[in-house]
Amino acid sequence: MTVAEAERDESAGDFVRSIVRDDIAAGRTAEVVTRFPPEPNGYLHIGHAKSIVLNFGVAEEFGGRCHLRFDDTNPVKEETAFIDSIQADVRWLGYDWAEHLHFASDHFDRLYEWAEYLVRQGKAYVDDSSADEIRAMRGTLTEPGTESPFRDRPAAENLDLLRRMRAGEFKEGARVLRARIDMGSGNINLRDPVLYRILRASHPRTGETWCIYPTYDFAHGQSDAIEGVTHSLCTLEFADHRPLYDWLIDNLPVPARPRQYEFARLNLAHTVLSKRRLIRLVEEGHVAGWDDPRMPTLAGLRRRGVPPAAIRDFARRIGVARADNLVDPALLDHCIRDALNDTAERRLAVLRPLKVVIENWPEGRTEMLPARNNPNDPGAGSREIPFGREIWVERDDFMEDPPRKFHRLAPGREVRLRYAYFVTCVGVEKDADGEPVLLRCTYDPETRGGDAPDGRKVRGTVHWVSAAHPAPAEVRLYDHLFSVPEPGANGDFLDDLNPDSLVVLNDCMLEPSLAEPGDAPVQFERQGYFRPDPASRAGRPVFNRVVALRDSWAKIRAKGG
RNA sequence: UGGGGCGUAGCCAAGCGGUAAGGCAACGGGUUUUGAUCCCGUGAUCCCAGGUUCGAUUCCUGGCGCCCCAGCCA
Repeated sequence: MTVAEAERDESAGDFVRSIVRDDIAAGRTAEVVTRFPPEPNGYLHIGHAKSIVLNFGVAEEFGGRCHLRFDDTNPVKEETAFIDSIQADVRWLGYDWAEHLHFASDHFDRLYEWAEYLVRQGKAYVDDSSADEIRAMRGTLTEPGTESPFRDRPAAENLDLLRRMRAGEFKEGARVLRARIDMGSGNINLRDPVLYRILRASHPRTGETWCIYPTYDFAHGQSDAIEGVTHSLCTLEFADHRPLYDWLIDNLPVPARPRQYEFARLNLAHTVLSKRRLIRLVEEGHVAGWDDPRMPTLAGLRRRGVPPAAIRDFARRIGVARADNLVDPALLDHCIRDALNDTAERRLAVLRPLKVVIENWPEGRTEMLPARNNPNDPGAGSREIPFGREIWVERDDFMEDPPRKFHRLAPGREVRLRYAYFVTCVGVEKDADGEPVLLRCTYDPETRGGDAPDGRKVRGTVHWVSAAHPAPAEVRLYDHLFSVPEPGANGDFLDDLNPDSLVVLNDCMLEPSLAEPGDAPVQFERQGYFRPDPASRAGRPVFNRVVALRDSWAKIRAKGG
């Protein structure tokens, strides 16, 4: 964590932190212990990042610890591959759980003992009803449920049945263990919730050891208690489960008294974060995979080139509260630019090339011109880039008949070529469609490096690449995956896919230093931050646009300026 | 005539009875060999209506609106 990040944390004052602070002040908590509890059945996304940053952040700020605990209670959905990818993602985000890697399945023995305990106390019973029958007896949101005919089974019979469930005597779905709470409760979670079910599935960690598995409700709070978690932070949809969480803690001989607190999950405009929808995007081929740079997954963000520090910063800036929210992705973009502005080296790259011939430049002559790697950071040093008679400039930097506020190339206008010379456009050649294909310019030899000795100013500076030193590349430009803020608000979310979320440019020209790029994101001056994609091949780099630079000219143009 | 949660500027979000922080966005302006960065400036009476109080975004009452819950998912 950087100093700036630490300072921000120092002043952070969300409701979770104020609860923790109060608990410490009142002596209720000696050491703060939190946990990030993913189910290993999918990839982590930026919504999980909010939870990770919160849990690890709170622990760090208060000198406690944060566990990584997998809630692996449903072997039919969970896979080892996700256990690995999730750990990699959390590490990449910048967090370390030290020796506290836990699994709910580590606690299966103890959980089972506690199930028997509840049975002996008359607080749980084995129900022979089918799933359909249980559903029917649960009642509705407005009507109370009805008690199961098996609800008053003697404890001894329940115990025998539970043991036989565990021993594998019954087929899947034949019986369940239920808590004996209150079928008339307005809170459906208290209408005798299922604690254990029979699942004939091989578990990624325990293999064939078990054929009964605890539900989330029975596993989560008890795992918290076993691990000494003090503050169990989860999202709002679990608020209804808190009475059950507390009931179990109250009725079991657990070694500690964890407390659950809920906060609002992150919603990001112009994207989707639900597991179900993300799966559809991947499986139906709307994106190239879980790590498609347009995906809000950590894998996707990583591949796009988003620095983990930017995600941490974003997670802190959105805050933690209990109100539903829909965060503007412009905030994430800002955090990314903010992180990259300080660190990314600058380079010149032409995305949509337009050839320029400098008519008064001698044929065959090449000059090496110094260029700063980061004008905002003198320590970043400089490099030399070749300049010659033929160069490429950006197609958008030329207009034959420009509006007054256009500060770039146009017939008769003089501009500065970044780090090179002033040039004046003296002619245009166009193709049959009237599209410019070549600009004829003259340069002023007195302006080497970009300053005129006579003090004259030019309004615009444009980037360029020497045509005699080509480093061709493919560049992929990304935009929001969905064209509307709330995909699916009016029908199928797939109807809202943005058809222009990916634009592939095949004829880009990079300055020679980019022919074999490193791994770090760089800024293509005046355009944005870009990072090499794993699809790069020798002699043919592929760059992903991480985020575009702010573009006030685009705004002026959009307003008809 | 179920239970739970939430409503402060376009978007997040502080505020905990004393007269509305901050960030993003937007819009002005300055600096600038990136129309970038950086720097300055501009916006709310707090869902509504009553009430308590010298004073309410903060307390009370009543409305209105939005979200979550009827998996042997998490």
